Amino acid sequence: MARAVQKRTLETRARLIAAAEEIIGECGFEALRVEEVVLRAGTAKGTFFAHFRDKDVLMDLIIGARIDSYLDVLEAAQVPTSPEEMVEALMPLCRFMTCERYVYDLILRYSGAASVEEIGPIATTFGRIVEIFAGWLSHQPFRKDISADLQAEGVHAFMLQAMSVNFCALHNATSVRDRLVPYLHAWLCPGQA
Amino acid sequence: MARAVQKRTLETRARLIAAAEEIIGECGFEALRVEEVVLRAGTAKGTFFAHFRDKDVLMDLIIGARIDSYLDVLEAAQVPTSPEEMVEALMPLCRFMTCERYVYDLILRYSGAASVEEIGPIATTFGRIVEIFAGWLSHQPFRKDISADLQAEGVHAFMLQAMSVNFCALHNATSVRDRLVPYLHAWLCPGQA
DNA sequence: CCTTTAATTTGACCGTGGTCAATTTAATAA
DNA sequence: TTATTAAATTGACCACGGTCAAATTAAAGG
Repeated sequence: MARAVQKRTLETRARLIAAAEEIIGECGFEALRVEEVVLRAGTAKGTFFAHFRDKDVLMDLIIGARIDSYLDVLEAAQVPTSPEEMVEALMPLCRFMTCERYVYDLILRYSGAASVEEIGPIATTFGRIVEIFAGWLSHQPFRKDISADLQAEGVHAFMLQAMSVNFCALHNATSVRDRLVPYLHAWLCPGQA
Repeated sequence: MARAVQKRTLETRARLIAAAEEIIGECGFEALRVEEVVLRAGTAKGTFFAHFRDKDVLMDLIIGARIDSYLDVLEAAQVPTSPEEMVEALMPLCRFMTCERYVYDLILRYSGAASVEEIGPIATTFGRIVEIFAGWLSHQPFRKDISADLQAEGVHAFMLQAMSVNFCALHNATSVRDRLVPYLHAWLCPGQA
């Protein structure tokens, strides 16, 4: 029969996560090294991989948690009533997602679940984002010809597009905000100049 | 004064690329190892990195060239006159881009130029894709309220969205084609059920 | 308390991308 | 032809993520 999870296990895991958060706070996400994490956590390298399949899984966890906290704020705030307000509400999340090239790439890579059994934290937040959008749009439908869900998926697609283009040196003179507003206008309010 | 490029250099470079193409043909993109490339090309490992900054730059080159050949076909073909035809025309390119998770991730990562000076092959193809779309849409504008360029950027965003979702185990029951058609209908023909 | 067994931890080791001082090769100058 | 110098090549070496058989620890049974 399977034994209960030991308290020691939870403590080790917590120490590893705390060490990682500490490093990220000091040096950013990209600079995180597994060696440094286990050094600060006071464990062997193998222990890290006994707790997390690979380094990216830990990143998925930490970044997913941060995105979730942004979504908590979005859910608690007032429902936006215009594309401009939507973009304004989304800016903090977009800023975090694009804070490092490494972070954005990892988010994109983990936004789809690798398999049905294991949907990671980031992939879960993507589902949540679209739900939040759909909630907004079902209360205040901009368009009547397509469902709130489809509208929400489109908002999501344009949000990613605006962030992606932001990383392109050719086009990053325009901010994510200024790029996203016309997209959402054209998507949510077609025909209204 | 700078000397001309030696013939030897070009030959070495060609041998490296040919070896890489050979490996990709046999085992796919993800399985490519630099060790194996230099082994087949008959050079030392350092030579590889004297020709390509890193492994991804070579991948950028090879994948960019393949995308370009798909775009050549698109440009030679007839201009599509409906969202369905657009999607149909785009399917070969989408299939290639999503042939391996590794390939799709690399494409996303390289779709924005790292700096103004060095716009890689993949980033260049992304500009070309949007130009082709804009060409289509300026001859046959589906919507009059927004520019062909904006319409083109939207088509691009939805194409990426449809491919990304395809990798998510939760949603990949629907094909890229079936996912993209409603997106483009809603984007290009708003108000027409 | 001791024995057994499952869970956890360990660290030497590996695979692979990438670096760089030293060497070789080829072009130019004398 | 020979000396000089810039370009190209080499391979030992490093960094870092990840593996795994062996050792350790903690819980359950007698």
